[in-house]
Amino acid sequence: MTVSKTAEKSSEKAADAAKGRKDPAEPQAEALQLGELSEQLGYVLKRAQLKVFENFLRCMASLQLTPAQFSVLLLVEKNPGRNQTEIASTLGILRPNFVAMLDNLESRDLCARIRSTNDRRSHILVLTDKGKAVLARAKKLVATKHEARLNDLLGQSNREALIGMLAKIANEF
Amino acid sequence: MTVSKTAEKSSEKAADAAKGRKDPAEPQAEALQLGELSEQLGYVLKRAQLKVFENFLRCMASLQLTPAQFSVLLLVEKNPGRNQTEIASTLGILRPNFVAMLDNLESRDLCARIRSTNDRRSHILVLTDKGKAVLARAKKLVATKHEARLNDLLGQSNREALIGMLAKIANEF
DNA sequence: TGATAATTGTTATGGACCATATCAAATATC
DNA sequence: GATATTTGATATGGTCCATAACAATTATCA
Repeated sequence: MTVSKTAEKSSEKAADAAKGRKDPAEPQAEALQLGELSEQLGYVLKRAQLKVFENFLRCMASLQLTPAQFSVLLLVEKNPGRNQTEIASTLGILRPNFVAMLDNLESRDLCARIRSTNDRRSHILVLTDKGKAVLARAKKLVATKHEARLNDLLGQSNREALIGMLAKIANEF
Repeated sequence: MTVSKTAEKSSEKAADAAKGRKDPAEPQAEALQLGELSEQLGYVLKRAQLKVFENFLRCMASLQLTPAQFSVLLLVEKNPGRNQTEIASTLGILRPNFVAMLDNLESRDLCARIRSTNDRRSHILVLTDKGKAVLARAKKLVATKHEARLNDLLGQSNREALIGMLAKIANEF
């Protein structure tokens, strides 16, 4: 079920083959049969996820935000006053790995760690003014260039159904 | 949008919170608000993918096959006589990374590399008898323990719709 | 034909992400 | 007040992904 992240070099040929074109010049080996693979949940799920992340990164190139960073900013904005452990764990990020991530966001002045006065072990996370501004722009880019693409592709109701089913799988599978 | 692979330690608490239970003993900080995150395609897609792969690995524990390895065996079975480059590229695996993967499968006597007589640079890939037998058992496990779970969760028609939409995203996004 | 370019499998290597163990400081527990 | 737990952090190893480079072989073409 593995799929790499690289844009495949053979994409043009694959596209031609998919559309039934034939290059009369080159003999050109026939395309492989995917067979049952195209019905495998994990396979198609992984391929879709890679494509979506790839598109996300393109849409956010101007803001230099990865999906992971975007999710952190969103969650910190929605939950002010929480510490690193709480934010990390609800995103499924392990605390040790969250440190470098925050170092990055903090060095770019998008968020800040504040020593809690209640519990001086904790670092309360907040968005800086720049962080709020960047997140606002990020939301618009995601909505107009990224999520909108799903509507174009599937239609509004199918899009909602898809998100719902994926959420169900994420929570109950 | 990041989600780690570890089964979260807080899963019991999260489950309790989701069902509205309250532990009267501990004060217990309130659960965080996911907010717009739960509507983000990438976020829900990634979480679903991790859950599905996790379940896949559990189902295949007796055969010790990863999703990637399963996909290779499936594709080699469906496309006999193809070389490493062809198999790897249609799975989106880069040739250098495919070498160790094949070393593994070959050391377990699941598949074999055969020097092509037409082009002595190429290694033709074939399944061994053991490889065919293992793949047959793997298919049954996947069908009964893995894919069947989707039907239980979503129903037959929704399951087909989901696969179709994911394939569309994978191909056209 | 023979020189040059391209392809195949491979190795080496670095980056990104994920997971575990461990630590000091602070807090909780008893 | 002694012990255990929690928080952020560091170190470290594993896996996966990506690029460069190489020898052997084949294709190209002057």
